[in-house]
Amino acid sequence: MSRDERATRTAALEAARDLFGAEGYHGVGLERVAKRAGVSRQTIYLHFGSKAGLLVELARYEHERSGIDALAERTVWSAPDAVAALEAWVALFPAFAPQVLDFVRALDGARRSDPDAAEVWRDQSDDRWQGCRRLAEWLKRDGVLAPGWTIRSAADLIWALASLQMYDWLTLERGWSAGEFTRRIQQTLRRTLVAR
Amino acid sequence: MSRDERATRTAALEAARDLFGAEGYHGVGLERVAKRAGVSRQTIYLHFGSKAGLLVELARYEHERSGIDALAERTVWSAPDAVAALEAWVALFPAFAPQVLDFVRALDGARRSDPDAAEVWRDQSDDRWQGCRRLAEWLKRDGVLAPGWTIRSAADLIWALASLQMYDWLTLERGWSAGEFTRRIQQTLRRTLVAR
DNA sequence: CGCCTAGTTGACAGGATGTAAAGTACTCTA
DNA sequence: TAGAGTACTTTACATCCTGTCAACTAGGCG
Repeated sequence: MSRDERATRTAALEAARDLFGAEGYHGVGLERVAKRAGVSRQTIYLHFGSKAGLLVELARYEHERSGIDALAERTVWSAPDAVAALEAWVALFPAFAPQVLDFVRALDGARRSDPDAAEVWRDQSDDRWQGCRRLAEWLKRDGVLAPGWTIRSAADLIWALASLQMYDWLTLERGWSAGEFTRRIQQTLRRTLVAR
Repeated sequence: MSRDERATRTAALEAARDLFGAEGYHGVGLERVAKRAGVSRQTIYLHFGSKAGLLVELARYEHERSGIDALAERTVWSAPDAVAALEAWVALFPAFAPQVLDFVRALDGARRSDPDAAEVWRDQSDDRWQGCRRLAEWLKRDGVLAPGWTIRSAADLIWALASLQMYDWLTLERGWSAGEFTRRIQQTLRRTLVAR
């Protein structure tokens, strides 16, 4: 892949990110995405095959760009114990949400009627669940998992509470600050999943 | 409104409910909705003005049909104390989710790029929040609201945890049973919001 | 009979996705 | 330096969807 080709690709992805994020996947056509990227509509078809293909590539691009995996490695998986790791996991969301939240909302809107978008959503969702399961296993191993909770159900609860959607609702729809989200969700998970 | 007119309207709403629910708002055109309702596409425009108008009316229709308000009156607001009311509130979701979940998913998908859908979503969301605030006030009045939680923040947490989206994720995506959802979310809210 | 209403049919404009073909501009290489 | 390949553009077209318009039909009612 030449430098030009890569630049075109990147320009298309960033234009799509901006427009999908601002107006939703169904709210903007490829003509406008192409114009913003300084490229013809057909170039997008050459690179991504379809509008849905563009969305799929965009999901990968945004995930990588967010640096979330590296950040988790430094904070969550280097934590001294399971409870500290769980709290670091919750703190992850405010750290990278601003960069990806608009796009995630667009993907969430698209997946209802687009099989490709649904598959990407599921992949990313499963990845995140693996992290949650690892945390739940750690809690169990440390002997602090509250009675009544299995590794699977604890992972599910972490997965549901420490999620971008949850962050979206509580901060943007209900006006919580990033700090409030972190503190209150940490407390909720600690009180529910950590044995006293 | 004549009997025929009402029958046409109802047929259109039920066709839309089935198709939007199965394939998403953007996944099906009005031609198919009209055909399933046994009516012409133009009749839908006469009755609802636009595809979004149909969705808006459908939201009202489904809300009424679910009987959720009457059920809440009988169970939540007749509970003996605030904690029992909170638990009844959580138990509300499995009771009426099956009837409306598909449609709610369609509305959630549509609101990203449709201002009308977004407004209906916001209205229903606000209504539900009022119920949550009433619960939080009751907890406070009973003197059992955990320290660190205001009425507003407690209402927000209930609103986020006891929601159709949460029920959707945990049951359909993570395989929880209705009973598991009720029990675990009740426990989570009780341990977090109720002072010991 | 004439009027009103609900609904149908057909046509059309505008915009979207997706495909195809021909042309341009640039680079690399024999 | 001529030729081939690559990346991209332009134009055109098929198809689908939303939304509007106008003309028509059928039934109920004074």
